[in-house]
Amino acid sequence: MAAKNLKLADIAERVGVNRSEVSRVLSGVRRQGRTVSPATREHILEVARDLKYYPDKNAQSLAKGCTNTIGLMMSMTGDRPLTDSLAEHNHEIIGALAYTLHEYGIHLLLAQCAPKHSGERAVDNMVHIMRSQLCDGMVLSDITVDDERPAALEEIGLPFVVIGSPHGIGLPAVDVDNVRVGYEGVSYLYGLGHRHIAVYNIGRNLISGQNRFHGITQAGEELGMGRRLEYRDDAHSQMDVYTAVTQRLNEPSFPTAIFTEDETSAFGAERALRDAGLSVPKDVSIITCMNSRLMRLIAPRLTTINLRHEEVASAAARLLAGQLRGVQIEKRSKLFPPVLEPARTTGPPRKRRFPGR
Amino acid sequence: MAAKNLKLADIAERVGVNRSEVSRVLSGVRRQGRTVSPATREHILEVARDLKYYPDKNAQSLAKGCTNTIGLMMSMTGDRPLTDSLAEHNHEIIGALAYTLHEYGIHLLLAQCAPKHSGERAVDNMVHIMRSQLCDGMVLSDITVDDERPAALEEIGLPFVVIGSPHGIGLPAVDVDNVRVGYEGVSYLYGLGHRHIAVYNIGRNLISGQNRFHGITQAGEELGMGRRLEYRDDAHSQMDVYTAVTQRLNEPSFPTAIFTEDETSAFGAERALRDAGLSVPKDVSIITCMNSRLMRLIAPRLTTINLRHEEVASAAARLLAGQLRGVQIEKRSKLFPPVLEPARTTGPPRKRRFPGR
DNA sequence: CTGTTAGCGCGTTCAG
DNA sequence: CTGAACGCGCTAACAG
Repeated sequence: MAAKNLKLADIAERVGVNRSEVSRVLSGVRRQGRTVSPATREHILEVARDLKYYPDKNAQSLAKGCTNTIGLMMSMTGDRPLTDSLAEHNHEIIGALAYTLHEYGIHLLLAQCAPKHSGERAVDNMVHIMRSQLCDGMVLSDITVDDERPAALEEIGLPFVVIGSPHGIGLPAVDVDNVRVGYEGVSYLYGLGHRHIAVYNIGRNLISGQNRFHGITQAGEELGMGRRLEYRDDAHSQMDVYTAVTQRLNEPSFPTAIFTEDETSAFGAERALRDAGLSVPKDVSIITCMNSRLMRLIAPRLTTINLRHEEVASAAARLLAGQLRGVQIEKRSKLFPPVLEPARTTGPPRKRRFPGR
Repeated sequence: MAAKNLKLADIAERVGVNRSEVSRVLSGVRRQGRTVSPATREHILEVARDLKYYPDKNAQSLAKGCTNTIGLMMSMTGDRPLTDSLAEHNHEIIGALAYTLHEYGIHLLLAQCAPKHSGERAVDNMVHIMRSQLCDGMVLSDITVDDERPAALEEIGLPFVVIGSPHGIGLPAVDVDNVRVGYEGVSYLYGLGHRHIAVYNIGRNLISGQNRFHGITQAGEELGMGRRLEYRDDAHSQMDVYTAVTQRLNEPSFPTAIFTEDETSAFGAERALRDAGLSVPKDVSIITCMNSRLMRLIAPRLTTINLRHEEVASAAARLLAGQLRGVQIEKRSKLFPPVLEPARTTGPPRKRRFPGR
């Protein structure tokens, strides 16, 4: 079994040249002047192909000082970032990253830095990974307001790109424009005629949450909504939102529209409304951010704001890959405008207040 | 910037000992007899901690011959395995794998082997990855009936575990028992009183699909359902199933229950029924396999068969990690019984045939 | 155009 | 218990 992998020397011996010659042919960046004679070149390539030679990546990495791998580091807050249903968007990011990096021949490593034992700090694990030459660059997602990772990466000098709007000058970041997400969500509803809106936003500990908050409040101010724009960012699960909406229903003058952070929340809200005998969008409109592509398949009727996760992740991959390849990137950051996709959970508000209550 | 990483020699010099001594203390497996004096040991540990030394993983891998990384290799058939909505379960697998491997201090590498250019073969890319010393072991998912990967891995001698029921003797495999999935889906409906069932299964090119097929037909035979058990495995997307069910509705004697491969298909079927004026489960019952945990959040009313993706992936990780750590594993394979979770899309069949048609 | 030589940073013998 | 020396497989600088 375990057929011994052959090495550079083996094929060099076979061809009758020196190892360096083989190395030059197989992995050498063609420098100016430095060439190998076509004859031996062909011979080497042929033998390498025949013998099915595969260079040892570890040896290459050690010698070259780079690993041809980039790491994805997700949230450090949840202890199960990938199995946490709140982080569903990470799956889209992983998929698009892997796919795009593959085009560059770069591998994707999932960097887990959650503490294993109590007393262990996530930051330490993170620095450990970054210092261990495991990857040439990092993609950071789920960036929080007080995130320590960018600073650590800059100190170490490891290239990185943040998925999440830039919160410092010059940080390479790619994301959907979350300020616009917030702004457009509110103003779309306003445009439909809604003058009383409830927003259930993601936490402002996240950069994205903070940006959406800015967009939301900005829209509220420009449109003069005042206290008729109700804002919360403490309800995130389906259940939380269900409860929050149900409670709100017991208070007077319920808003005519709801703006949620993701599909799950939207369903929580819709269910609370339905359980209270209200219908969507006749009594209350619902708009939500699109967190999961999968959701669109089963809920095509939801009016959503497309967060373009895949495009964002692809762009992040390209940015980082370009940087590693030495391509000078002009724009270190890129913001995608969100795309509002109207469907059947939004409509004009009811003329009269709904009965009872 | 880019603080130069320190190496073994640096801290050896600082302490005033030889590099080997440091190596022994920091990464040495404590052999019998071979010890380092407690004094220098402490000193070394202290200095290493103070200076924040992190060993170079590439050098370690090269010297030791193992990388402390395992690779996940998904389907080779789709060119975008991770962004393909049909492969949603892969996300659950990734999450659970990353989490469980992290407990062992093992990293997860996403191995992409889809061909980049036409003329490139996925198998070649796969062998390339396996031969390049990128990882110590592999997890294979989306195993097809004629999959070439297990054989290739065995030839190379790389440890691996298959997520998917074993299709050869002795292949290390972990999965939900798909035969039982098929069997229980049908017999549960039968138990409710259904004597005419339509099944929309995953393709039989997949091992899992083949196994489910066996379970389905076995149940059909045991229960004497004959041609009243209608089987198809050519409709997989929501649209496909919608179309298939709609067409079937135009033919006489529609089944009283439907058994689908995943939630998306279930929604396709439900929609077709609703569009035809039928209701679930009054007119037709629906049971589906649970492919995505996320779905349960928004569709708690669906009667599902829990495929236990996370447990399966965790077990796969443990199996492989144990093997790499040299622990002798008794059971190379493990099958989880599926868990049927009744909800509100199943019920007894209607007494009379539904009107019209 | 090609061979020689010296690392890359660490693990692991083997003497002492 | 410790130091010296070699090897992991490959790249790169320097001669020729």
